[in-house]
Amino acid sequence: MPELPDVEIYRRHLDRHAIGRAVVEVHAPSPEILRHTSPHALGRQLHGQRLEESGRHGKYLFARYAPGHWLVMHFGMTGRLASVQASDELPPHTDLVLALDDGSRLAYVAPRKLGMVDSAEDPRTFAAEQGLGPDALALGRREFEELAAGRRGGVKCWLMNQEIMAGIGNVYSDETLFQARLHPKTAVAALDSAELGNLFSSLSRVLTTAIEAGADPERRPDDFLLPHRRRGATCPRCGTGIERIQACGRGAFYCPGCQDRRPG
DNA sequence: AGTACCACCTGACGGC
DNA sequence: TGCCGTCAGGTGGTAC
Repeated sequence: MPELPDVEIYRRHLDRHAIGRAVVEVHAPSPEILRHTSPHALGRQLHGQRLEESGRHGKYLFARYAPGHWLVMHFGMTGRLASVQASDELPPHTDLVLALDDGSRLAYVAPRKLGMVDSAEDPRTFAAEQGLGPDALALGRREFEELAAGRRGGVKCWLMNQEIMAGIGNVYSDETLFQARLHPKTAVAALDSAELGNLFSSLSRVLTTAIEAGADPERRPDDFLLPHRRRGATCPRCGTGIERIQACGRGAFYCPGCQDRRPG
């Protein structure tokens, strides 16, 4: 689930439940998720430090615990963040726990262990080293159009390419293309300025709507593709059956009735 | 440059 | 009910 809107919700969770609190204990039962560090080293670095500020770039979440020192979290396909009271049990598959000075514990939970925890000097440097493009939510229309210049491939692949813009995954690329009424394999180069503007406003609306709904699957508007993003469902706009194709190596859902633009 | 495929790891779901 | 194959919201490496 963790694409940009989900990670933004985790960031707000961090702000509400952990920022301003000091770390009193670190427990890393799954060392394999730690990149460039060990449970011991991470514990030594974080112990006694106050979490001071949160940040997000694309699908990466950051927490500053000292000047020039940020904890970095990526959630892979199934990771999430949870807060539990000292008296409560940790969720299954908890891979990293920060015990805080108010008695709560912040749990990084990644059942498939496809995520990772890292450290960085600051989010901007990390994003640059990682080769990430600008955050998809921070883009302006002009910059969005510039990112499309000279691109050869399909629009779904383009939206999901983290080096071009960061934060969009399989689900929200499908949603954006549904809102913009574009077939997933439409060539980026075939879009004129007005169509790119329409795609940009669809993207912005999809991301902000998802965040306002708490990235909660239960609270998605019914005119979104998301509640209907499965085999056998029908389009909320025109009633045509939703289809699934392979695009950019992923299963892409779309409505053949109203997403009619083709490659070329 | 762009896309497909596999690997990583575990859980959920549909068919039999 | 139980077993088994298939698929899954991410990234990185390889191959074409």
